[in-house]
Amino acid sequence: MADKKKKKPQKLKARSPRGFVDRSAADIRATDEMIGKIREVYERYGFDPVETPAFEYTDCLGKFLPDTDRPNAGVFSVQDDDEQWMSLRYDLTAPLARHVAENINEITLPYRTYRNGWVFRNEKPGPGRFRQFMQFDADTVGAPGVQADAEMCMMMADTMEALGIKRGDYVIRVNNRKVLDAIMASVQVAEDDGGEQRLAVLRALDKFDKFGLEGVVQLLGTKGRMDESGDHTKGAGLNDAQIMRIVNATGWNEVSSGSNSGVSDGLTLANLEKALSLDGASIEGVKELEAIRGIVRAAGYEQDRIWFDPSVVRGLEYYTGPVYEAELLFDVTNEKGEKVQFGSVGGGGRYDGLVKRFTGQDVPATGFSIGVSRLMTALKNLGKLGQDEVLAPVLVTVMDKDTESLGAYQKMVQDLRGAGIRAEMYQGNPKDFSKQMRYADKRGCPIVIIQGNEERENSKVQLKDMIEGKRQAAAIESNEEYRAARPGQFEIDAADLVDEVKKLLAVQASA
RNA sequence: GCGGACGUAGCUCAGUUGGUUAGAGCGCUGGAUUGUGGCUUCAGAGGUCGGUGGUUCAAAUCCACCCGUUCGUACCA
Repeated sequence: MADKKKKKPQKLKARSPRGFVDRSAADIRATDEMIGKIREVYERYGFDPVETPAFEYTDCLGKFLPDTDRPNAGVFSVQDDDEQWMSLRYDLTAPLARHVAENINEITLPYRTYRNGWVFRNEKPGPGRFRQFMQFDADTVGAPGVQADAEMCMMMADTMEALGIKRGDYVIRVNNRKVLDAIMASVQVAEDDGGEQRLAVLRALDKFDKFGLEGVVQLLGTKGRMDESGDHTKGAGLNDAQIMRIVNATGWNEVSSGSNSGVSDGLTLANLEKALSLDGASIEGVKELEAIRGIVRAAGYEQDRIWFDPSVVRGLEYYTGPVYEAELLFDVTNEKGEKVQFGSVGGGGRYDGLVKRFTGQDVPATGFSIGVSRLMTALKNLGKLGQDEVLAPVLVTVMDKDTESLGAYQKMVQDLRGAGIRAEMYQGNPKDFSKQMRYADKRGCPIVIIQGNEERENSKVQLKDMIEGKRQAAAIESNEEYRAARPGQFEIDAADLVDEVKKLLAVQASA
């Protein structure tokens, strides 16, 4: 190894933490555009914004009390001066419950509210999955009836369409935790194992979309399922009779039944009701779903938009009633052109116990969350975003560097800005003029303004149409000729600058 | 977490059975061009070969572990 290399000072490596990403101008504009459209829908439904901070005391967030061994499992946690544990929020629902409980005396129920913000999860990131991402939530707090859940489903559907996702390209799938509980009661899932079998069954049912009936049956049974890398997932340990009953209740034994099939979801519900009645299980959950179905159908939302599907599970933690999720039905491809299984881009449900933890009194609530970052990835690949790209500014170049000239350039820029035109003066080292042109080219500036002393003496400026210039330049071969030709450039009276720029921008826009 | 693949310049990649000073294209900087993007041409900068340890006379190349990326799976409030 050469001495030269050894002596070289070690440079600090610039890197961002795993799962955290910088956002480009295009991403920020696309996100803003989406947020605006979502907000419009929520406002129209009569929801008001509220904001809570990124940090909460850990015990207020729920189950993730950091134990001393792994204080950061799942959530990012830090200890405050007074040794209290604080965590970055991992969703917007738990903080809302805290906000409502803390202000329960001032808040008029039912409280209809929305908010968007960054949430954080300390887990393995993947493509389209980050450790910091944005959610946009809407909730109705203090609403016990299923009509509130029905409204949430309709609002989700409206939001999808407001974002430019066509009817038929998405579906809101609806289920009820009470239905799942009844199914499990009817097959007598073990209750003395700390809920382990119950959770395993729920997880298995949730996989219907991914692995189909065969995979779910494997996961419900004792053998479990082997994936293509040879990894084995333990089964829930149900016997064949139990599995048969579940399959009967969900209707999955019928050909082309279940999610995304052509069968009527009304039949799915009727089948569920019949099967659960026969087994002597509660049909309260099915009745609720039937009520929701009646409401949304009456409001004109058919099953191409809102669909009842017993394989929807959602979170295992706090949902108590109806649950729903928004799913994209079209193929999404990534940058490499590969198909990506996109699945759910948002979801929610009824959480009647979340506020009660603080207040002791029943405060039933329902709400949903849209994964903005995730949905944006899909929309971007679909070409539904960033189509009206922001036009780069008009560039006023710097020929002369004396204060008087600089003032004159700045005046031009301000005149353009005053007329609502994006404009800037070249702020790099103005020594090399061709560098200014290269800058304008790379930025995509539509027009360049040039005024040297020749023009100034005659109260003129040069206007250069960068788009037309590029077109004309293609025919020129020698550099001398190219420079002499000054393609796309013409002289105007300095007094007409704003009008001429406006005129040229209009011409470019219509081309 | 488990299993597989991958990691060489800013980017895309080449680098033979282990063998001298690790290369190309694009991009970047500067010149040809003291008032014009593109083309052309000349020159230049840029590398802990992901990291650490090992085998060897010799490692980008072989081995082990770690880190990162990625695919599947698990978990997902």
